Parts: sequence; C-alpha cells; structure tokens
Amino acid sequence: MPELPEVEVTRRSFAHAIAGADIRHVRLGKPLRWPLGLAPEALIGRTVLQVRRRGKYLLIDLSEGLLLLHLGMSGSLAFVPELPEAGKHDHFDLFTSQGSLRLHDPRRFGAVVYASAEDAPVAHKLLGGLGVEPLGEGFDPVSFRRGLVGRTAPIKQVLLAGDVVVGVGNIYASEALFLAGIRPTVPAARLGPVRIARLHAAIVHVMQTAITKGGSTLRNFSNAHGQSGHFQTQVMVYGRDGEPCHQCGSLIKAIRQGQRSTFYCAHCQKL
DNA sequence: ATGTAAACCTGTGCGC
DNA sequence: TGCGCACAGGTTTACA
Repeated sequence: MPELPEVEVTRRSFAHAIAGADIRHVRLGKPLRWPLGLAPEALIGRTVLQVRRRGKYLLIDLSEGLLLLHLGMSGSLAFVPELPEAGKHDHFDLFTSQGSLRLHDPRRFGAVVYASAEDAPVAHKLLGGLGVEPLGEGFDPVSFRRGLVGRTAPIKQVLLAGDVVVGVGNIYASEALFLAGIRPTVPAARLGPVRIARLHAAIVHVMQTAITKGGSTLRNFSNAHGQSGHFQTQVMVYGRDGEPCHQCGSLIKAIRQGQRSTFYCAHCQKL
C-alpha cells in the first residue's frame, strides 16, 4: 500500500501528537516481517522524542534507542486517545501517556524493529542501502544520472529498486514515467541528460502532489486519523489498463516488469 | 556488481 | 454459492 507519500502523510498525521509521550505499555500481535529485537516491556518508561522518515521507513526516536517502522504492502497506522479491542490484523500497539499508536497490517509484510541507535547494525542493515530522498537536497539531475550509469535494467525497475532514489513505488513509478514521457522499458543507462532531467522533475512533482493530496487510497490506506487520501482520483495511468489516456485518448497498456504491473501510454511515452 | 525470480501472508475479485 | 487462480501500494533472499 504505502509508498513515500503515504508514509509521509502518515508521519505528519501523528508526529506532533505523539512527541513527548511516555510509553506505558506495548502489545504485540502476530509476528511481522522481523522480530522487535527487544523485550517489549523494556520500552516502558521511555519517551517518544520525534518521528522522522527515511524512504518508506518511519523512525520513532525514543529517549533511548529508536523504533524503525515499515508499513509493507498493507499496513496503516492509527493514533487515537483510546484504542478499541485489537482485531485479528492489529499486530503492534504502543500505549502512551498521550494516546495509542496501532499498526494494522493484514499481510504482515510490515515491521517494527528496535535499534539502539541509528547506526546500530540492525538499523544499518535496513537503512544502509537506501538511495537519496527524492524531496531532499541530494536529489538532483546530475547525481541522478550518475546513479543510473551501468544499469541495464528497465528504468521502471531501477526506480523501484530504491538504491538510486528511495520511496518511488509501483504507483508513482508509472505516474512519473508518464509525466516525463518515458517508456518504462527503456534501459536506465540509455537515458541521456534531457530525459533524466524530465524524469527527475516528474518524480519530485508526483511525490509533492501526492503528499498534498493525502496520498493514494486504493483499497484502504488512511493516515493515523483514519482519513483517506485522494491522489488516486488524478492518476494518469496506474490501474487504468484499457482506459483512454487523459492526454491523447489512446488506450493505456499494462505489462509485467519484474513480477509487478506497469501501466503506460504507448503514444505519450515514446522516448 | 547487476539482474531476475521466488519468498514472505492475507484478502479480494473474477471466471467457471 | 463455491472453488481456484491471479493479483495487490514492498523488500529481502538466493541464484544466474
């Protein structure tokens, strides 16, 4: 479910409310992708300092150590004064003095992992290989181009890999390539400065717009207040297989790339 | 080092 | 209505 915009929207929806809260109790449901890495009781008494984001990870800084949180494919967070009884897909609850944070994740590809520090081995293993932030200073056309050197894989798959630029998932990769007019199947290294500059701008634009719109709610994404996003209403190609292109009217195509669906307009994306 | 496929798990929608 | 299959917003792991 969540790509960078959804994760950022989630972060903004509860970061302020949870800052300064003291942890009073922790409840674990079924196992997630990785074990917490710490006895849950050990978190009691620690204070939440702030919530940051790196790629699709949320970093919850504590008075001692931090929690790395990932929403996987189907995760969402809720931050509420009073939690209802846990359902079958509620696998992590953090009860604090200022409200409770709950991770709901039916497929359990998500994770909550404790790290003693941001450069501790656990954290480094998860965050170490990540590319630059698309909305950060490090993302510019020149360094973007350097990152694509030697990459013979299709540009769509290189975007998804996340080692060049982070946070671009299956929806926004298709959308950004459409905006840039680039064919998703082009080998990444064959993109020249002009197309790379267009793609760079498209990625930044799509990410910013999606955040502004509250993310995309395809099935059931919502922020920590239960509010849906509405970027999906202005999607140009994702999930529009067989429908007319909003720009030229020809029918949107769907192909498989690396076991993921890709959507594009063969007329608008010829580069 | 890079590329590709399988794996993790549950739910939903579709064709028969 | 039920069954089986394909597919779903991600990322690690194993192997070419």
